[in-house]
Amino acid sequence: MTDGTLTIREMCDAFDVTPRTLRFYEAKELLFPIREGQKRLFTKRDRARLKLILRGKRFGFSLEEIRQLLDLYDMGDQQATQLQRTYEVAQQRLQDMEEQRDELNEAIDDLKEQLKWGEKIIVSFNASKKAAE
Amino acid sequence: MTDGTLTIREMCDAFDVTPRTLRFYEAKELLFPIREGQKRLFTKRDRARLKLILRGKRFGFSLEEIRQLLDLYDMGDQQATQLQRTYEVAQQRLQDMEEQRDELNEAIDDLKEQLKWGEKIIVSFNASKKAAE
DNA sequence: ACGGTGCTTTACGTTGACGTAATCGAAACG
DNA sequence: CGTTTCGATTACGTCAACGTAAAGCACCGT
Repeated sequence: MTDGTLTIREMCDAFDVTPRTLRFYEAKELLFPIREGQKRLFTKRDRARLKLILRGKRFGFSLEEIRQLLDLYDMGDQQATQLQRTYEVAQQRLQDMEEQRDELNEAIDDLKEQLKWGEKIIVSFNASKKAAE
Repeated sequence: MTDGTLTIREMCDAFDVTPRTLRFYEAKELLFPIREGQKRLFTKRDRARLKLILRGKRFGFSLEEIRQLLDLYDMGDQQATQLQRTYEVAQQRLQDMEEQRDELNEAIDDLKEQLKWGEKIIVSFNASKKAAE
């Protein structure tokens, strides 16, 4: 209890995820909870990793990408080359996201254009409908 | 040939989709090619619909949503109420897209922030590496 | 002793939009 | 007349990220 480890439920409550998700992440080698008998105990390290995982998801990384990033992260200061690559991967991802955002913006503008048209049609239609009454 | 219909391959070339996709869309009742014997012949109407389908996809509509929109579109000027609903659906979608864009922007800013950090680490790391040589 | 609760594992189900054979029919070419 | 070449149908496979049973320990209080 006082050893700083959390049960699966405590983790779920703390991070607002389901037990299934945590087991899934363990199966995918994103988390490595220790075992006390049958039960999983999530260490401080697991919490740090989960935090990064959830942040990664918000960034739109896939779990596989996240795993790779975490692995590099773990190798840590061992080799700067790796860190450099991590940086490059993240920057690539940033570029992708910005492209995606730009496309989305185009689509939004496009759709807005369509809506202006639709509006005209509705207005004129309602007008002719009123006239017919 | 001169009747304005296209074979499946001509359609594929014209719109850059696979035969599978066109058959899939037919199965999902998005397209209604006529049959000459066994073969599908895509009419002008099918081309117009496919164009709208692909545009809809760019907007991020699901095929199901697109189908409903096309159906309403087909009912056409029959009832303005429907048109109104189409309009509302599209507007809802627009709102969703803008929210999505905003989230994406947040994530981008966030990631940029992280990258600034990462940069610092790399720089200082390379510095200490250089110093060690 | 027993029901309830929490945890475990194993494994199949889900969703969307197709991809990928496998097998078959018909038409066109040489 | 044989053989590539399209096209058709049917149906199983794929990918991501879990959801959802099903079935079984282990402990807890009563």
